[in-house]
Amino acid sequence: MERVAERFKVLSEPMRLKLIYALMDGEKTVSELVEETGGLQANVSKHLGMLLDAGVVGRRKQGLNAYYRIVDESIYELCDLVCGSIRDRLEEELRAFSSSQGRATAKGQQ
Amino acid sequence: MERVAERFKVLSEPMRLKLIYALMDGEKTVSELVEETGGLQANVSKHLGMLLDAGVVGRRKQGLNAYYRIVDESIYELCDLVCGSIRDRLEEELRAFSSSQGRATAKGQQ
DNA sequence: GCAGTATTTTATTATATAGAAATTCAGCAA
DNA sequence: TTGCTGAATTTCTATATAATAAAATACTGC
Repeated sequence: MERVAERFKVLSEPMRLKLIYALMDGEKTVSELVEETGGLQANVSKHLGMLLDAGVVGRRKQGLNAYYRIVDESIYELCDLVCGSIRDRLEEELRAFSSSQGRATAKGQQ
Repeated sequence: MERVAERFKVLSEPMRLKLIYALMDGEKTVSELVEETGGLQANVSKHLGMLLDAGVVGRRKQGLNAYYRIVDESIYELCDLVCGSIRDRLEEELRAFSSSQGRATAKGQQ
């Protein structure tokens, strides 16, 4: 249980999600990720370190650079599922709002 | 992005996961969940409130009791995915450990 | 040794949790 | 109605955790 919670916690930080999304189109260096996300280098490095510990990303060092890439493929499905769930929820809210609007402004509508 | 992070954060707490798992075999009251998880009533109620806000569970009040149930079906898949990912990771570690043991104790093995 | 990348450390701030106490709410009985 | 009881929720406080930003430290290649 602790492990599962830990796993979700790694994904519960916007900056880390940004990094994951940025890595979805291939391997990148820390500098590239710093530029793409707008974070400080130290923080980006720290978040990448956490993702590495969690086994979500892998690292390859070459010359002055560190290249990060996604290694846990389940990330894609996880994000898809959550996005779908959020979409469903918003659609539901929209439907509820619309029908209440309908009642208020054109009360014939059932 | 914030929304996705928020979604994962809801699932990043062991007590909330316990509650979700407890609800997987059907609707239960707060008292039942308190007993099953061993938490304080106030805390269980608070966590259930968060899950309710997040749209993960639903609530039905009847008499003195509040009955909670899972309403976001994607939870099942999410948990399966994470568990699978954790299992993969552990198997990988085990393999790496075993082969290093092999090298150390019976170094003929390549 | 110097310059460019990356990581680690430190301090501050913000957020979230557990636990205790107080409050609300529904049902029941005097 | 009034008060009481059980169930759930909310509020409050202390503690712990985690994020940011800044500074210091490593590592690599020239």
